[in-house]
Amino acid sequence: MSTSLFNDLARPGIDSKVISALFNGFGGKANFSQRESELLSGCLSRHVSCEAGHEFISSANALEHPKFILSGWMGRTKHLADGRRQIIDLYLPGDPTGFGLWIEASAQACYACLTQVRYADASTLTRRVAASPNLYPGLALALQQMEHEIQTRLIDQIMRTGRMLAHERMAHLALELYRRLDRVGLSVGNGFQMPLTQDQIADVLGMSTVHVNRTLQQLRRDRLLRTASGRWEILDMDRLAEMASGVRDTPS
Amino acid sequence: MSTSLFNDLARPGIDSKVISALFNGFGGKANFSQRESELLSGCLSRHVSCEAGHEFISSANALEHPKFILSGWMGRTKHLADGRRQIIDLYLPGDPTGFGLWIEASAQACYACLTQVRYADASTLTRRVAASPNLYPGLALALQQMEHEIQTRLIDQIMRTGRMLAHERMAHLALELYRRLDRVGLSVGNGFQMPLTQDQIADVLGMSTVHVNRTLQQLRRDRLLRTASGRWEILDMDRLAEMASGVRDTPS
DNA sequence: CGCACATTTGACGAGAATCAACTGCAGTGG
DNA sequence: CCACTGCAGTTGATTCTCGTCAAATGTGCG
Repeated sequence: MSTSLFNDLARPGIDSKVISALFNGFGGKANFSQRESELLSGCLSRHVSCEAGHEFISSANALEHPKFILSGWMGRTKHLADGRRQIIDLYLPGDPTGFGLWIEASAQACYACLTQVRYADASTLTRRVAASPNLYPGLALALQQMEHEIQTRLIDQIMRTGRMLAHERMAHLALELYRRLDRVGLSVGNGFQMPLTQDQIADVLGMSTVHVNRTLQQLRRDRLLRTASGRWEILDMDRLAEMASGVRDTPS
Repeated sequence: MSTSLFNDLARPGIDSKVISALFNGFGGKANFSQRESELLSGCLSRHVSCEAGHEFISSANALEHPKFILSGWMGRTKHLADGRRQIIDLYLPGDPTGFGLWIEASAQACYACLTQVRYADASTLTRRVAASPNLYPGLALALQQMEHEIQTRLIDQIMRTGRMLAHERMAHLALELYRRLDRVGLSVGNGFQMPLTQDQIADVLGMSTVHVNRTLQQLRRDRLLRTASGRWEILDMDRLAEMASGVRDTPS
């Protein structure tokens, strides 16, 4: 990793952590050469802002516009005919988004800004790496690892919505978010900033807003989670993990 | 496509359709060169049988053994601590399986034979294509398209388990299976052979066996589906598609 | 036949959705 | 300053979908 490169890019505060994480292989195990760091650096040098609620519609057969998220949260969403919404997958600061090269003709999903978002466009990076992967082996590897991680997250999401109870889903999600944010240095003690509304959480977990609220209350009563002023704090990592693994407790 | 090559491989009956479909790009849009057809042909020349119930456990960090399914159905499964099971994704004849190159250290999922299965090992094909994608552009493309199709299926699965009602899930699954089997020539009229037990369907859709049974009865009563002797027949494609899209009908 | 297995049925209860109202809070403007 | 607005969160009452348990029926097979 070439420290000098991202020092120019890092802004005071949270950004530097995110940018540093990106230079270290998007949370994977890849190492980048000088050439690769330069390509990445050029890509990250221009930031774009986007307000909460904005949606990037994926047109049929179009090449997606891949991005690196620098701050804020995004989500891939899909709707049913009567308006029910499901958030397929969440994208946090430091995550690459929209890197899937082939978009199916069928109505897929769209990317929505769940909060205000700042991102860097990665179209040229994608194109260069795809054109000559031999020149950018580290980036090519990191992108592949990233694709695999997304698949892992989708599988977890299927477990949550398919077979887990409400409080198990919530515990599982809390742990996933904590681990992902911790990896890019955005955890605060045993907690993290949680910008999502209960409505949005409901759309992630496939349940109603009211039930999200009641489930959170239960986790608070059981002293597993503290949720206050846009911040979640995990009070008992072990018991939360046990809950998320699907052990059916004897009711308290 | 070089017809002469797979004629040697095709066995009487259903197999020839599946093998022909594989030579035509795994249901994607890729075209294979002579060299690629030969590699594929070599890969498909040896068939392995595997009884129902057998599971391929994916060991941590191990390279999966990719396969082409020639007959029978497989599924990727994941379990919770107390035994609840979710079938993440189904693999039908003509589908490539286990092609994900990097398996995470964390307990992922395992591949289970849901029926008796015959398959062809694709390890060498995978290795060669990964080593020199320039020699096998068509295969490389087909594999990438295949990865993308799997992601699309996972997204559909999240929609089903996350936001759809029981009868909508069933309708949606029936249509997916019909389309996939039809693509490889395994549809029979408006129907197809359905080897899964109601238990297995329940684990796919994230519901209980009893409820699967009752939901199927409802679809039969509504003259949308006929299910008899291991065969499903779609009686009204349009209404089933409408149901699967999430339109809430006025109750009959 | 008898066995194993899949499907079907009924009764009951648990988990979650729905609807509607109410609270709390920050911002806004009179 | 305070009323007014908008939005997220909270609560209660009710309904509904679906799971659980247990038993019965059906089906293929050695």
